[in-house]
Amino acid sequence: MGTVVGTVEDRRDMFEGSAQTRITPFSSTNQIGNPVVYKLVRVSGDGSLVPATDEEILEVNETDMHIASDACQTVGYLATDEENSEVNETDMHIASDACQTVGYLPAEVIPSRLSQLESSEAINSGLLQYDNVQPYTDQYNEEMSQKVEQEERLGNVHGSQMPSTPPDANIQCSNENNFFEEDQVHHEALLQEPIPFSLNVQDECKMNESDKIERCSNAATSPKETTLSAAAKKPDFSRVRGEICLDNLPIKALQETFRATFGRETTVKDKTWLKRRIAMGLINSCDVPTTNLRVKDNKLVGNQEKSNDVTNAISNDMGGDVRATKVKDAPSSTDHVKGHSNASGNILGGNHYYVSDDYSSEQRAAKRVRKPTRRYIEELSETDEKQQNEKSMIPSKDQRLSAEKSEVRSISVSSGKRVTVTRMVSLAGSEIEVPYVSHVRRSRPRENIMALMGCHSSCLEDKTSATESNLNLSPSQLSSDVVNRDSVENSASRPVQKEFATSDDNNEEHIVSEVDQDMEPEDTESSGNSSDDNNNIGVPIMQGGTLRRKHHRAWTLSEVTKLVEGVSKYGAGKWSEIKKHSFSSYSYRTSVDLKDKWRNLLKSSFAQSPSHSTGNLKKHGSMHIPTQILLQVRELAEKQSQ
DNA sequence: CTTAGGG
DNA sequence: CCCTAAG
Repeated sequence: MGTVVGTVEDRRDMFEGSAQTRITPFSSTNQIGNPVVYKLVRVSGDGSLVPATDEEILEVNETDMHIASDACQTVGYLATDEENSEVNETDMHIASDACQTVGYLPAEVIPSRLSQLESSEAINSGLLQYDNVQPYTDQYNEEMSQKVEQEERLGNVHGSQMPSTPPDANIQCSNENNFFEEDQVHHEALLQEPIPFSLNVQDECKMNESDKIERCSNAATSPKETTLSAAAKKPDFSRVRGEICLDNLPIKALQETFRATFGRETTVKDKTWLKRRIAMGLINSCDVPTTNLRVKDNKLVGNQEKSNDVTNAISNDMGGDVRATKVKDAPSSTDHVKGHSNASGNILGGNHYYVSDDYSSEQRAAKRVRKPTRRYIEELSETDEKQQNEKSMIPSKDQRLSAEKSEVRSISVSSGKRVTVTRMVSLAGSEIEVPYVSHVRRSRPRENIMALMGCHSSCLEDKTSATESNLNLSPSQLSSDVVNRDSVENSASRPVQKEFATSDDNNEEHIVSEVDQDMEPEDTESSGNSSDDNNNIGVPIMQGGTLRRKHHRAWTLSEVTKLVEGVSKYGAGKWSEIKKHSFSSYSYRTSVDLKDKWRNLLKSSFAQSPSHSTGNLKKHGSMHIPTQILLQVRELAEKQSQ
């Protein structure tokens, strides 16, 4: 999990509640260069701050923090005495724009019994943000003012939350990149981003701390830096002040400021937007190193949706302790960590900025968002994976039966990294290392991969499959099956298969010698009574480096017959049923295969019948399906359709 | 995991 | 056949 680092400011005086967990901004001036870091602590009954336990942190990580604030330096949270809340997922909604002050809802406000709904209502009503916070705001503000002044003297103009963070830190903050990439797009939306809550907060702050404001505005004599510092000093009014101060600046100056702040040029000419950006830039700091992740998230909408909800401060799940923490990206990030990182990134990094983006609303509009294809995701991760060594991303779940797929996936990822993936194959007690690829999909790698792998891999692969087939297939079974089949079915299908097999063998011999021997029996037999779905018939073979064929297993007449039979019995669409009953012996035919075959049968049957029942003579290779069967198929089809 | 469809 | 999206 992320490392939680930071110092805790002594603000115990601010809290009068019972045990609480809160996040304190990291404000040590010693650790320059560190982005804002929060430490999770609990305020115990006596007011002392107790470092959060791992357990608590974990809980926090599972918590959804929602920050609706515009320049949210404020962390709102609820705390109750109920440590062991049944609610694992807590949504924290932070609607305050103001102060580094941590808004909180005293335990008293939320009876432990209070339902989530009620809690959220309470929050929505603003209890959380104001009524409770106010009592100590004055005190706090004074404190802050002093602090700010100190900091100012020290020359720490920048970090509001992180006085210790040098300008550079801000500039390098990854959010920023993301922000700007979409500047144009979001521009308008941002302008229209009136966040009710924030506004309220601002007003509130103004009213309550007018004296402070005055101070600030006074301080903000110099256009740029001063303004910034003012904003930085007081998270509370950062935005307000920022706007006020920046208001006087011409667009050009704003742009310059922007550049100075972010180290990036901007063409935006919108004052408001610029001001916001600048303010944000100064206020927000995050170390979400993975740009791609964020992009991904945006695409995935998931986060945005959340953010959106937050913005509207709609539903708040409050239960027991709410804890939040910022997680720094750990190098070895798993999916989990990744997710959390993102979450924190959103929170602290300013993803909430998108909150009211109209841009994303379009995507959200559709109830069912069109999710990016896996391939797309993979591509993304491949592109950016540079930062992460995640390869353990594949859930254990995938690892077993759907091994094919998971393997494929991992391959693609790893291939992007140019990492050679191998796996151990046990062979007669000893283990041999073979390219990971070899077992992909019915012992067949993807076409492109094959191409990349070249002859060598193919050899290995073949070897592997041969090995497996050896282990799995028993000659006796095969032969018996063959006999059975021959008697039952027409001779037509057989020749075709044999043909393929033979040619394959011949070609293969040039490439690999030992494989053939192993395969030989199977080719001859090729009937699928094998317990495994590795059938050599379908084994891809490289011919001059080109993929000649996919694992293809021609449908025999008997199979077709069984299929038709099965359909008539169980009905089309009950492929799994049919497979279970009629194809129990053909392990290589999956329900999908059946479905596909049926589809083809329908196609051919309807295509053919109108004209002639004569020729099932399709162009070549394809099996000649007896007219009778086709008729049967048609009947069934019609029957089914009704 | 199973289906339905597109490729 | 393969690959995916949806249930």
